[in-house]
Amino acid sequence: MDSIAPLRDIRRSRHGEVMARRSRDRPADGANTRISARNRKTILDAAIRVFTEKGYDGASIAEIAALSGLPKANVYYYFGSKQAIYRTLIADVLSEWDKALTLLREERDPAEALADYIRAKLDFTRRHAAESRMFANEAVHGGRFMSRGDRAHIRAATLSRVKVLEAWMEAGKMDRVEPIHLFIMLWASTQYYADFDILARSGLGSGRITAADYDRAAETITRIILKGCGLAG
Amino acid sequence: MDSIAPLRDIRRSRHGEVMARRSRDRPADGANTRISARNRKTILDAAIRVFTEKGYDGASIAEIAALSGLPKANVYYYFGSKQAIYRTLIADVLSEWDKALTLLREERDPAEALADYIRAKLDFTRRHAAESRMFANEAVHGGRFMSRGDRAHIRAATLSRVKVLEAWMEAGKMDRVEPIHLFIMLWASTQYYADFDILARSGLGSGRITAADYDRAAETITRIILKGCGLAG
DNA sequence: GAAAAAGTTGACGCTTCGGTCAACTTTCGG
DNA sequence: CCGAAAGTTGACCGAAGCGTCAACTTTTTC
Repeated sequence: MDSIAPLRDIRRSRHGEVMARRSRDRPADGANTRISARNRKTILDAAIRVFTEKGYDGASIAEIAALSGLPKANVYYYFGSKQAIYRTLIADVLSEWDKALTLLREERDPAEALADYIRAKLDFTRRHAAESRMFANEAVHGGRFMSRGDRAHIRAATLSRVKVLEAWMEAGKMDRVEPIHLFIMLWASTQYYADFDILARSGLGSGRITAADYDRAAETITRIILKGCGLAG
Repeated sequence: MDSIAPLRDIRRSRHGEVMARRSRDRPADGANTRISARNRKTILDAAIRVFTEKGYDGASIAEIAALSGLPKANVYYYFGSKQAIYRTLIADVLSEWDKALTLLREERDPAEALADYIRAKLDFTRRHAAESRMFANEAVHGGRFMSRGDRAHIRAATLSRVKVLEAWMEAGKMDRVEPIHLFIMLWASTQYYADFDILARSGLGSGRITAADYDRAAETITRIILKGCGLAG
């Protein structure tokens, strides 16, 4: 009866944001109802838009709730915290990270494989610009909300593909270049259009980056990379 | 006497942040004292660190004040608002944007000029990683705090250098590629190391990106770009 | 068809935020 | 050395942030 406020093992950041918590009335467990699935999706769809536009710190749960048409408390019923929503989204994007990488297989022709990879990355960037930007934002901030596992995953995926490039070089199929720096060129060049939209637009002069712009980008990048790696013709 | 709170022509965003204001007791005008200069610099130095790490929304004036060893009210004495500090910083970075671009002059040898440009951009990126990331963050968020003039500036600088590339192509000194997409490849590739530090590191495997890593990056990027544009040998 | 589980919601608590202010001390020009 | 300008600072404000909760309704389960 009005004695002492209950102490729990929680850490707080600014805004009193809970960093770690144990759920009390168990949402999000075996909850696989239709309602649950629908509302979760509604919330995540709204969240990705808000996080993309405002970034993690700039986004507010109230805005996400408003955009998804649900009361704020309901959002918290499905996701225990702001971080939980964000992490879910980041994990989703991350799972796409290496999907395109699977196009690079040793038995394939290097020129074809690389051209496909560039094409696939640019396609993903164009069709999922919001996710791409959200991930870019996370990366710019040093991957604050990426788990150790996430990092290990990225690393493993990268290394396995570095091996493919090395095999191609070993076989004399392409010039010897540092594989990781080549990858960085590819990642950077393909993501730029979504992540730094305003900067790209300021050069393209267009109000929006069109599908035709992406086509020209793919063509230019592919040509320079292939020729630059001794894969022309 | 305690009548009505004074109404002024201000607009507020979240957190009651002032979007436009008129200074009351005129700081920051002809204030060119030594004290003023020193404190301004102290604040900006602290601010860039906080903004880089946390982004605009994540940064708080209290933290900037703490880091610069000044009381919060003193920070507001020199800079009327959070935006004022941020904009000052962005303007500084922007003024560096085209400095490197001046290396690309029509009368120079294309291969040499491009190699120098790549080198210069990477050097700036390495030595001013914080600024680079802060600017990247601003760009990812759509350039919320970039003025129309800032945009026009970027655009003009870009277009003038596009013309240089076109002249080189016209003269048959290099392959015909879309100049703007080539620029984007260069910007993206050189900035990646600072902006997406964790991602780059996950591939490089190092705990920190070293000067040697930058050297190898410069070498790889230069080789691929030059050869890819028909500038080899 | 009733008990249990899942979902809904408005009001609330506490913290931090950007920004203000008034009283004070230091610096500086003449 | 004096008066004005510049600089300093603790206390404070209202707004907004994240997260909580208890009471309620709906859906599912058996």
